[in-house]
Amino acid sequence: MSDISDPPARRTLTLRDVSEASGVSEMTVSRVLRNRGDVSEATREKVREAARALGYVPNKIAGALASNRVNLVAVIIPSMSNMVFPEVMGGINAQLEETELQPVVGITDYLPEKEEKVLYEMLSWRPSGIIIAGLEHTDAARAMLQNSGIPVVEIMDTDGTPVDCCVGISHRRAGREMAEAILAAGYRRIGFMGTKMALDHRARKRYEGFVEGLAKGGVELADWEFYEGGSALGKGRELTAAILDRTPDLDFLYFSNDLIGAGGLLLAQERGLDIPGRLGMAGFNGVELLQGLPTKLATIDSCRKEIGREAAKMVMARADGSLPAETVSLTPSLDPGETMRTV
Amino acid sequence: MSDISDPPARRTLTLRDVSEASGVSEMTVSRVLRNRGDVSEATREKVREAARALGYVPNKIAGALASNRVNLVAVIIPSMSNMVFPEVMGGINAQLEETELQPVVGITDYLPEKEEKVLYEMLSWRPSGIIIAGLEHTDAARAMLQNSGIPVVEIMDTDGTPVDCCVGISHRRAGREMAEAILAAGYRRIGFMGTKMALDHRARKRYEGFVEGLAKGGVELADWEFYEGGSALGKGRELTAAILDRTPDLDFLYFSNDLIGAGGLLLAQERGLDIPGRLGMAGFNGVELLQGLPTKLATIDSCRKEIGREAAKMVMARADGSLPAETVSLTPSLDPGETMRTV
DNA sequence: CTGAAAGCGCTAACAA
DNA sequence: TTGTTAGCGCTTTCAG
Repeated sequence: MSDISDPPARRTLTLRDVSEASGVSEMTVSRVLRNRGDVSEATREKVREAARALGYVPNKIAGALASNRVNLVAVIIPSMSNMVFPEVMGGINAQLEETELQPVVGITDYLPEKEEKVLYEMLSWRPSGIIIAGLEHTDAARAMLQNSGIPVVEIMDTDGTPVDCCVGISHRRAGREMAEAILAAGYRRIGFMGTKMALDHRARKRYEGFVEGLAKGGVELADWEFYEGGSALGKGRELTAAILDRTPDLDFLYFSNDLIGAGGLLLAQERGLDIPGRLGMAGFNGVELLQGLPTKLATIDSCRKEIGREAAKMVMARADGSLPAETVSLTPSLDPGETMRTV
Repeated sequence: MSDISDPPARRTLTLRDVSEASGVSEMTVSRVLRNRGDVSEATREKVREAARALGYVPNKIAGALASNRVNLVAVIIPSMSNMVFPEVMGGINAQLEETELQPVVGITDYLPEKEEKVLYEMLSWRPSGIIIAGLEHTDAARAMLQNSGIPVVEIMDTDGTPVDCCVGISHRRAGREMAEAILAAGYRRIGFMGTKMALDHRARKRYEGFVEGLAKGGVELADWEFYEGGSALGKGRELTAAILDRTPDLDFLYFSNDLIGAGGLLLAQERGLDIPGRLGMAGFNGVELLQGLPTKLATIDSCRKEIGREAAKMVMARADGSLPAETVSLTPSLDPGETMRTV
């Protein structure tokens, strides 16, 4: 049985509570708490004191509904365990740091249907902008992006047609350039290792660009090996062991990313192969993590942090109308490391 | 001048638009779109068709305000570039996958004031629960957590007093166990390498537990080396070179994490040291990434994924009142790898 | 099974 | 400088 001295059921506090506690109108309390409009220092102090004493936390849901403003930027990426995307996030965060805007992340696991779902979910919170990885989306997703009426920035990839703005690198070109560099260094029996990439469009484009680059030099892939599941050093070892056993005369191995590349490199060194003389190797991404391995793997930088920063800038610029739709294609540099003969 | 045929200024669509397009009341449209209550299949179809045709995306802001329900779980972690936290996120995601709940991440960069700010920001969206790393928070942050009226789960660490629920491992004990194992294996001249950890409480606790474990065996740290900045292979090399040059008779190196440990291991091997005979080494975390290095580093697993999963479960259970406040301390296992003598 | 009315907590716009 | 009045777009509640 309820006693008269029972504490009232705990509600979360509202502006009204602060208003009553401070003897100031709700509107003015709202002004103080948002630093909007002119309020005398005296009332400011009263209000702040009351809010602090009560432990009032404003309700952004109500605020957003009333003001039609949401200081959230939706960021939709395939994965968080990929080393690449956390760094992109780092760039976005850094750029948004001094802003009102806050990133909110959604993960797609490289699945188009999941991307569509996550996008729908995010849009239903009416964010101020969207940063989304890749240029390939379902028709429904494209339609949502187009109709959202908010800035959309597609990132990572520039090989395709963006909905609105876009910043990234050309993976096709990165593949091609690596092929050209390899041929220029005199390698001819070339093997490729990468993911089964039906849904990883950027990996696919690098692969296509690579094959195309070789073809222009009159060379065909001598062997290849695809894998599924997390990219890691161990995978690289396995794949490399397999491909070298099958095709021992390969003189170059191109890996779809630095991590499996590093695994392959370690294996090749254990086998005592002369690198880069007898066998050259290269990866992709330019991940810093691996600085510190005995030998530095050749790679092409994927400009992750810069992409993040630039994307955040574009969202902001586009939001205040100071930017037309545009595509920014960054130019990654090839670092031959110590695993490619120099020309 | 505005022509009569100008398209109307684009508003985002509302329930009312769908209602008008389908000739069904707003209320019924709402029911259909949320699968609530009984609605005849005929009207269902009409409504869904209209919504799809218009490209209607519900406004969760309004929905949340009206229903006082937000299917968001705030996740507050120190960093995304640490390998550890993406894996925790993976666990949380996996567990929340089949639920209505969606995680929203906030990053603190290990800064207490930033944690406070991020928490405030998150709470203002009235999430259904909070998962937050660590047990150390500012007084204000603790107060907010306590007064939030929603499930709070503190994760990673169990050495301390949680606000509500808690799941993690005892880092102090992990440090102590490693010390005991090292002493049991007969090592005596022991060096430590880790971060300058004023704000990384878990690293500090491991260190303290380690020193304490040695002390119980009558051994003191022979040398130590602290660093700042990202943990990476390169850092591990540098530190290890420095400490070995300064104190060449060390017979064991304990690293604050696997990554710098791996760097140290590579360096020690290059120097031709006999491992684990002449020199033993160990890290912490049990990161999979490194499987594939020539030698497997001794480590203690930090149970990241399981922590994430368990935390998500606890939030849900706590939300429907089916769980009292509790602390779950997982028991990580020590893997001696190939860098510790076996007893 | 369907609809009408009232309000969620806040802020825009105006009035004093 | 401060207060008042209407909603924001949805869901709850209650009445058909």
